[in-house]
Amino acid sequence: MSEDERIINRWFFDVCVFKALESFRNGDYTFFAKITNVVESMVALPMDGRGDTVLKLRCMQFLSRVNNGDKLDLTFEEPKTPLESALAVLESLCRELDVPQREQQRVHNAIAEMLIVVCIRSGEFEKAEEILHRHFSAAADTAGKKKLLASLIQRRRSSHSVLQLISYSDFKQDMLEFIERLYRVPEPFLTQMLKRSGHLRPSAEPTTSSSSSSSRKGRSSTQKPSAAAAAAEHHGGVWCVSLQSVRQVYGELSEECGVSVPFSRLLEEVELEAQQQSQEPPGDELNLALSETPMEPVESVSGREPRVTLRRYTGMTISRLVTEGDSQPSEDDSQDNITQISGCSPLQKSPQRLVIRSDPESDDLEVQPVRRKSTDKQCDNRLIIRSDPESDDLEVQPVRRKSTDKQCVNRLIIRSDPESDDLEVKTVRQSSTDKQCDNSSSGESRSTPARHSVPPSVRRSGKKTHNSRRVVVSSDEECEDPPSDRQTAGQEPHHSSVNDPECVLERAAPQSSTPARHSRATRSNHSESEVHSTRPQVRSSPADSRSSSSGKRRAKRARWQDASGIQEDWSDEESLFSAASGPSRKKKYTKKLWTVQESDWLKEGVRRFGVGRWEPIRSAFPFTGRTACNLKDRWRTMVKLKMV
DNA sequence: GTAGGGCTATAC
DNA sequence: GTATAGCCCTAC
Repeated sequence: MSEDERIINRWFFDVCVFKALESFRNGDYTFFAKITNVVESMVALPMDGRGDTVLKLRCMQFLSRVNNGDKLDLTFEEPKTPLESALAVLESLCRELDVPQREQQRVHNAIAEMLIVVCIRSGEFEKAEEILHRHFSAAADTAGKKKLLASLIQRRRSSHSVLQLISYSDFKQDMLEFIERLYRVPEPFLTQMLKRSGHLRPSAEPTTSSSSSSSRKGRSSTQKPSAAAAAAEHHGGVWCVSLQSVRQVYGELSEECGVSVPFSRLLEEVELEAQQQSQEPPGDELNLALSETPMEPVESVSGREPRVTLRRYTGMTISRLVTEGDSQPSEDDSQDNITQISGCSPLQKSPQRLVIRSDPESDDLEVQPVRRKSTDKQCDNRLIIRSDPESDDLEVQPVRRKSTDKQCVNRLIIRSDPESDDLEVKTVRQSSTDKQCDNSSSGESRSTPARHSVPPSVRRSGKKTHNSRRVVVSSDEECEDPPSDRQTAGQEPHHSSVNDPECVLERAAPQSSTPARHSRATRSNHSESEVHSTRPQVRSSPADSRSSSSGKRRAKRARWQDASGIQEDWSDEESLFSAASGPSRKKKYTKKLWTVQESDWLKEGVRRFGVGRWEPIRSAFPFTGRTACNLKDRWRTMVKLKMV
């Protein structure tokens, strides 16, 4: 595997995490959701090892759940609500970090309280009561609050002056402060590099995440560099830096940051790859991309992929991958030569690549982690570093694109403007139609069985009717497309979302760091479907569909036990029955289906550590609720299914 | 911590 | 009833 690739991936990863936290801090939750998608999509990429990578992911998981915690119909981990998932992640954080017991309890109570409030506001009184009893501390300082909430629940009052005083935004910021007290994410290398170059200047004309890239010329540079830069980044502003400056500062910082690869080497490889590309037929690359896509059932299960394909991906060697999507002209890349560094795990459902492209006429560079599916509806997630042909600038663009009549493009651009030599950081979202993204397409589900969904792909749980789920794309940019795609477990999904680098549906249901959203309006009429984002997928939720009250109670109990991590004291007949059953083998358990992303992590982990090294693998990836034994079992299943 | 067999829950 | 993914238990 290319060392350069790992390093570059980590750079982008660090930048994205940093920007995500910054956007959360600034209250730009839409941008946070977008960049969270990008971060999640990068997890499967080979990355230069840094001890805090998993920790950063854990923080992102926590905040992502908190960010969506007021949406009861979203789930990150079936059947938990986002805040229940947040409680689970909180436990993981507390295990991994030395969190004072008192702080743990405070945050736990804050989450539980907010969950109760959200339930009450939504009229979910039963759930609110359950949470109140199970999670709300009986400490003296919260006794009054508990009594009040209990009263509201009892009287079925979803509105009260006290409830209005509770701000979810404040809660989000409180949770962010908690995270930042635990772990202060250091300024990323790329940002340092830009600052040290002396060219990091903020734009005075912040653009919104949905603004067009055409605004690049309209920005001004009157703001103060530091503060303005933060604002600009946050709102999609723009930074600019010249390639020469980056080279200079790269040299300065590479040693300090432990980067052994000279800048010139990157450029040399780009040129070399560009030359090789011109000598190799693009068809080979396309074949590679398709053949290694387990989303295609026949190919994924057959194990007949050309060996060269596996070797190229597993070895993470530099290769030029020219796919349909790449060959399709776009405003960004239609005229560029493209050099791509393969960055996806061999068995990833859809190609994920890091692309470095160079324009012979402009000395441009683009680096694109790209996840793409080769269907007529494509979703791309890209991080691009490019030098503009006309300006010799650098751009960093997380881009999600769907090359259909409904295109969605999200970009984070760091560029240097040829005319101003400024630094720009901006997010751009483009849609060829009014609809930002089409997440559902029934036709695709069959043609592309397993697709990577994106982190923010959301699953909306049908907790009331339990009959159907519509998978929508992103938490903040949900597409309200009709639930045309219906899926049952075992069927392939098909979804794409604006934010999702990729939409993957896995037959097994999954748990996602990004929520899955099910449309309440339609769920009663459709079969369950699920998208998989960085952890998305399709799954049926057995517990939800059960109608017996005892079954529901069992499911609920399991849910709360999962959320709290503790054994609940059940006082009803259920608990008595369970107690009578004896301490032997647990009779009931909740099956937690594996997401595409989790499977990808597992594959990547086995590739890195080898089969049997389940504990190191578990530690190396942000698995939640998975034991080493679970990983072992899952691997056994995957081998059985010839998925590996 | 890991491997392997058996059990359970679920879909069909 | 059968098949099977995922979980549990036990031995090492």
